[in-house]
Amino acid sequence: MNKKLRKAKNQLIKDLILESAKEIIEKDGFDSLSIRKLAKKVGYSPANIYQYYDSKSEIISAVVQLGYHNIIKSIQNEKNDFKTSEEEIRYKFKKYINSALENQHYYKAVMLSQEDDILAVTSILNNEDQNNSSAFNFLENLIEKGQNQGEFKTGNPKIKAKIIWTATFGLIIRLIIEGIDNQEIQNQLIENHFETIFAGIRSK
Amino acid sequence: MNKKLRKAKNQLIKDLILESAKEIIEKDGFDSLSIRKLAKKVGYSPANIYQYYDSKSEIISAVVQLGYHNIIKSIQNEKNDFKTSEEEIRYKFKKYINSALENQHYYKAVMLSQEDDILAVTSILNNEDQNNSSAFNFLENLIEKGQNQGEFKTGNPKIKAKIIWTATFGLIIRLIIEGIDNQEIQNQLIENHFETIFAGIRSK
Amino acid sequence: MNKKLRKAKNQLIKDLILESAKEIIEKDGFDSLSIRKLAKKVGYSPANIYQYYDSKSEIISAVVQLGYHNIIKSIQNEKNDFKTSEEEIRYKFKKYINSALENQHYYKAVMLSQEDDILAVTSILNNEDQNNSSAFNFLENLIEKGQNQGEFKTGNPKIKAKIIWTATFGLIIRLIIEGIDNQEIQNQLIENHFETIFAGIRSK
Amino acid sequence: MNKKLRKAKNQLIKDLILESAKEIIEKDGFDSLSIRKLAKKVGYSPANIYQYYDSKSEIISAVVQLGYHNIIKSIQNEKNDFKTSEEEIRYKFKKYINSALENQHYYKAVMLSQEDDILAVTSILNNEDQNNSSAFNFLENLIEKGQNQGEFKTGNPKIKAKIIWTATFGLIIRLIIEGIDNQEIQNQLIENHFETIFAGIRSK
DNA sequence: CATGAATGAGGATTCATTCAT
DNA sequence: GATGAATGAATCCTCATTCAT
Repeated sequence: MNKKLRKAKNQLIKDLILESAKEIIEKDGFDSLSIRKLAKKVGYSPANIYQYYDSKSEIISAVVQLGYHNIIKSIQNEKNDFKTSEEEIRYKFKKYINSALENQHYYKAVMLSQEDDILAVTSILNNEDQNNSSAFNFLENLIEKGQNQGEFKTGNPKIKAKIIWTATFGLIIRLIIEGIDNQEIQNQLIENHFETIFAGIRSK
Repeated sequence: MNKKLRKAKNQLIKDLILESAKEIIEKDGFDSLSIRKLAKKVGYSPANIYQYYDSKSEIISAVVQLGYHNIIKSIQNEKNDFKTSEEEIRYKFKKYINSALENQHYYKAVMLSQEDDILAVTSILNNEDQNNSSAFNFLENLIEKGQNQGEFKTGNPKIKAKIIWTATFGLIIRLIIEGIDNQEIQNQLIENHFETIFAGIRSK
Repeated sequence: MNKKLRKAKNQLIKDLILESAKEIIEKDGFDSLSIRKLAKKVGYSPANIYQYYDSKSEIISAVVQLGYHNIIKSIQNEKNDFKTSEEEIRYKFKKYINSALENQHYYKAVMLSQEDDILAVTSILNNEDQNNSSAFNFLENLIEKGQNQGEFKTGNPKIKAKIIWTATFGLIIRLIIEGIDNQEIQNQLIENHFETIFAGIRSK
Repeated sequence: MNKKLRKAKNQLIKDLILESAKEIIEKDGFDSLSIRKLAKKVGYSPANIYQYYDSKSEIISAVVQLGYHNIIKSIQNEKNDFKTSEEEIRYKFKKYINSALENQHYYKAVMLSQEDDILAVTSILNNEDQNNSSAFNFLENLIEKGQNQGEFKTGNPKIKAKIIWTATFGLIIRLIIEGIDNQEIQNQLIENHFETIFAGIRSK
């Protein structure tokens, strides 16, 4: 019993560390995360951080995974009835965009990081990395489905998925960087974005 | 007279510092730029750099500002005969993409900067900022021209330009971040990117 | 009874710790011995090591003391029939050298230690200390025997033994320090070493 | 002129750092040398040490080279008239031994170090490293000379030199470790050491 | 103008050790 | 007995910056 309690407390602290790391990243960017700063925020000595995580990169990995999954959830966890693939894609992407905009700094930090650990999760274009990424697969599958049902033009669905992802990523990043927080303007851009894309994909 | 000469020499050295900074950034990435390294490349002592710039961040600002113009030039300086607007847009964008990929770190730094001075130049979505940006205007104008000639569908050309810009920006950034340097793969992606976009814009 | 059992178990663990320490030292060198690593090898927590030894230095002392006996055994335990003293000396020393080379780090640590406890056992030159050291006495006795049988020149056997010991010690330490692990080269050096020494001692 | 002065002062500080490093090594051994400790002793900040030396290993190299050469000088700088090679070898080695004993801790630290930089200078057995080491060559040359003049037995002079070096090294180290500082006893051992060796080398 | 010298702060880790549980 | 948690000190090294010369 005691053991369980200790383990729970341990997990609590691990979470606290992660949360603190996330806050630092959101505030000052990924590069500014240091063990010292992190320890200070948590209220521990730097050395004690290593009681909970083996290395800085392990912390980074964890914080990325945690955060990225939060964003990805917006796509995964939905189970709705959609009449068309386009409808489903639009719906899920809009949720994704909103989720990304709600965690602006974080999204930026994660999606622009070039560290291997992170790229393994965020990669859009690299074929090797995509295996795990259900975020990517969901789109590819929907495109394929749309093609089979005559909704979309034929053509390599993997590549089409990549094009849509990079385009949408570009839109999100610019919304963040340029500080576009007016919802109306955001929506107008998002609508036009998808309208253009789907106009180029629909079968007729 | 002497004063003028002195000023000119001063400016020369300032430019030299900037150019060296740019080279370091392009070679080893943005984070690797240090005053020491910069001074070594310039051939001065680290201390002397401060004779010309007050701080590291001032140098960064300057180098980023300088950088944008270099990249934009790839679009501006061309004056060719094109049969269609699409052809011209594709041609110029491809030059732009190549230029961006050749200056990866640099492009990333410039286009992702959130400093006001730089955003004034790099902004895609903000209406107020776009005045200066001929990079943006060229596209808007070509879309308008294409619409007038029946080549493109009707619709707000400003917004269409924004959509194309953000999408293309997204593709470039991901090519850079994920380190896709295989030319064949690059071309395949770029082709599909424009094919999708133009399929969604063409009148038929 | 219970007390005895407890004590026995305690001693068992103390021995286990020592043995593990020895293995670490032998594998990765003396400097690499850390309480953490030791604890991991033993299967205990670092903190628990302190239940059995007060400090790291106490462990080191113990491990070194233990070590000497292991090495000395290579000379003591042999009981063969030799035709000449030279043959016996050569034979036993070669065993000793091999044993030393097999426990390189260990041998180095023991033989180079300047702690009194250890010097009491390892001393070659100090007359007072030699009483215990059968390792030393065996050589002195054999030299004396060789002299009596006309095999060796006359001369103070104690001093001759010292000379042979220091010379052989020097060879071993340099073999270890310079990392000479090629057996052929080792043998060539060892052969020449003894040939030179015995040429200087033989009666003819 | 000013430049010269500055350079001189710079050299002074470099020397001061080296001297301090040497003192630390002599007092607490090689492993205990740290930049922090060194800086504290010199009276500078740790960072400023790097103004004068690029890395810790550079300091170690320098301090070793400085110290080793001091010891080696005892062999090199002498130019005497000797009747026999044996006489010359004995004479120079005795000077060497005295010099080593005068810098006990230092000699021990240097000669027992296993760092590559240091081994490159102190190696006795490794053929590759010996090139620079005139300390080694002097002996080999004298043995060869003695052989040519019929003074010594024939046989590979390189190997004979190695044997003499390791044996003498062994004697010195044990004199240091066992703290034999009685000059009479030292001399007795040294005399017997060389007597044994040369008896094994002389032609008759 | 230019530079060497100097520093304080910070980077990630590792360590031996203590202590409450 | 045994352990997880915690820490202070230490490791080498890099950095932007200041200042006297």
